[in-house]
Amino acid sequence: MPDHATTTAPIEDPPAGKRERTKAANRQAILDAATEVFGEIGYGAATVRDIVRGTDLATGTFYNYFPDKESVLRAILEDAAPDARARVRAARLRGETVEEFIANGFRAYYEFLVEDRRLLAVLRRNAGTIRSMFDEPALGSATEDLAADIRMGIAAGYLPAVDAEVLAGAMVGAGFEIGVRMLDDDTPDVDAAVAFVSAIFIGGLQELERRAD
Amino acid sequence: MPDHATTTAPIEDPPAGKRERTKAANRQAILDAATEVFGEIGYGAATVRDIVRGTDLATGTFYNYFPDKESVLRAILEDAAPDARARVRAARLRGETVEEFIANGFRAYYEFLVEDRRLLAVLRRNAGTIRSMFDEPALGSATEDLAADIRMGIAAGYLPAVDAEVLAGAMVGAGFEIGVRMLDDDTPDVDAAVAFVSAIFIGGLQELERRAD
DNA sequence: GACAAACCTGACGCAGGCGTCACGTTTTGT
DNA sequence: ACAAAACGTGACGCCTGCGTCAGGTTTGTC
Repeated sequence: MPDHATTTAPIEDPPAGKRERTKAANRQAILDAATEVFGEIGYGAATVRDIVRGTDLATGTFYNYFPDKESVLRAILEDAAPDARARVRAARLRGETVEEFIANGFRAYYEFLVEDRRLLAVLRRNAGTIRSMFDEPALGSATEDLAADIRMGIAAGYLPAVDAEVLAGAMVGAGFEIGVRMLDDDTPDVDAAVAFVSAIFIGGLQELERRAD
Repeated sequence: MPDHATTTAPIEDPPAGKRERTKAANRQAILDAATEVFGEIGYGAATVRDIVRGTDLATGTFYNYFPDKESVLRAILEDAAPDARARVRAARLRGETVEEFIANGFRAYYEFLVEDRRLLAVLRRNAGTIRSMFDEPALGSATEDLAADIRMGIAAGYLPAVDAEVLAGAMVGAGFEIGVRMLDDDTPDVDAAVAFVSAIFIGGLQELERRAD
């Protein structure tokens, strides 16, 4: 036990009291187990006990962190959403043409999904539940953000005057399905997926514009 | 009680014995109640008792018709699928151009959804569960049928040589989201929805073709 | 009209989830 | 080193769902 100096600063990895670290670890353990369970058997069929069994905690401890399983799902999504939203939104706005706007957005979206497949499993399995729970589509309000950006594009004259909600829905719907298929491969090709879905919507928008005349 | 003839044929609506009629009615009552419950609270959270409570039958009777709730969901989908598949498939093959192929398919799809909104609610709420349960996407194998038709189109030279699975996934994904939004309106405009989604994919395919060079 | 088969019924035993709480243990501040 | 606060633990009472089955009721048959 080398006590080589009386420096008051301990040499621990996380610079915090043990209490705080344990709390963070327990919370994360619950979220991890819940992510697994929700992705595997679905939110509706999952029980608080199923989640607890995926940790080494006791039943009672769960309730020190969350009041019920719904708040766990909320926490999972709220933990992930800000980062995902920011990344996708920033990528879109970085585009200077319609092509870039679309391709950048999908690329950021797919890169995010590749990084967190367990979250994708939750979204894939529970999209309907999440939609009805939050009264909005999965993953925060990805669709609403996209709709807002589309409205901006229309106002600026870059995009034809389509129904932004519907176009956003179509893009998220198609994008998600393509993303799922991409990730079913063991070597996901983000570039190919981006190219494909971008071509669809770039061509689709041109066609809509043509027909608007 | 006019007994105006001794014709052996009874003048009943369904030409069958009472036993058979009751059986059919009970089965249908269970399927109706289950459709309601699955659409409302989701398959995972639903219990056999929730379903039974939606009928005027006793618990035990349920088990005379179905062994468990999974088989009820299967029955709901299997009751609807053949009709839906046939209609969509027939509509598509009736098309003589790519435009018609796409538009006809979506129109048949949307008309079907308009006719049975309760089924749409089930699909919308439980798409993820259904996918993982049948190991295929919702509603029979709508996506696989579409993929097969796309492959035919590619072989015949009408369509560019894209990945049929991925294109089918995108069409179903986008089409479903657009359909959901259309049906959220109280006066669903099938024509508008068909025009929109058709324009997207017709333009998208042209763009894919262009890029294939 | 009467018997048998088919069917419906709901109470039953079992299993498991829910949220709580009294107790023991660990951490913190002094 | 000690006391107090904070937290972890798991058994407990309650409730609800599961699938069954013995008994009652309805339907078909002769």
